[in-house]
Amino acid sequence: MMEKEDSTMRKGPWTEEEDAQLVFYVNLFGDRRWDFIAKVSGLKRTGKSCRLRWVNYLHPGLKRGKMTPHEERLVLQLHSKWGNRWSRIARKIPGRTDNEIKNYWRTHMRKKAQDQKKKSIAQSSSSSSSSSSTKGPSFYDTGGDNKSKTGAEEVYSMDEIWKDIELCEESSSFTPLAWDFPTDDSLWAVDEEEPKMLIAHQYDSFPFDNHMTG
DNA sequence: AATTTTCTCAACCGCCCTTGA
DNA sequence: GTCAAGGGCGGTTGAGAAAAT
Repeated sequence: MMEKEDSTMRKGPWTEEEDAQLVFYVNLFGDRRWDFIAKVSGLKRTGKSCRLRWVNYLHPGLKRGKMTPHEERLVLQLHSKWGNRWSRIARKIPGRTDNEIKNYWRTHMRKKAQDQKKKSIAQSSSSSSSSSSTKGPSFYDTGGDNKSKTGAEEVYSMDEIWKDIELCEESSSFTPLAWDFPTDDSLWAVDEEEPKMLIAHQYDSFPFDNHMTG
């Protein structure tokens, strides 16, 4: 918490040298003691910054490039279960980071919301029974505080998007399950220790409990 | 071809949780 | 039991790239 963040601390994009230096020291000391690594490496970065760089960019298990359709469906499915619990979702998708999934969600769900909005406008213009516009939570968040900034998302409720998605999935033999993935890398290993009671508490009837806990 | 708008994604911020003294 | 430090997470920002006009 009280990291030495004096004026000499660097911010902004990482250089190749910094990356190489960080990789070297993480290989040396492991990817846990970030504050320590930040200090001994000589990088003028905070421990947090080092950790973020490693987790989101330098970790060898990371996949690069576009999400596969399988992964996309997985994100949708898991988000419908867990909401904006990005790190938890990421743990179920090997090689993808919470940041990546978060960004994906923002951009692609915004698009989806806009498409849906267009659809609903087209429909409501023919039959004046508008239903969703101007109410409901932000497209971006199924549960948290609604802090949407852009305009488009303010007019289409997330609930309705999900209804649509569910309809699509029902009609298209949808079977991607996170636990089908091999969890090859420790970073992406399923958090089996995930407190079952907590899940049960948060989601009264969690349908995948058997799978989740072995 | 130039300008404007939109999209993408790396990185930061602030809060909360965990851990250890 | 308390407190401080470190780590983790979700939300947000901003620069550069791509697309549209």
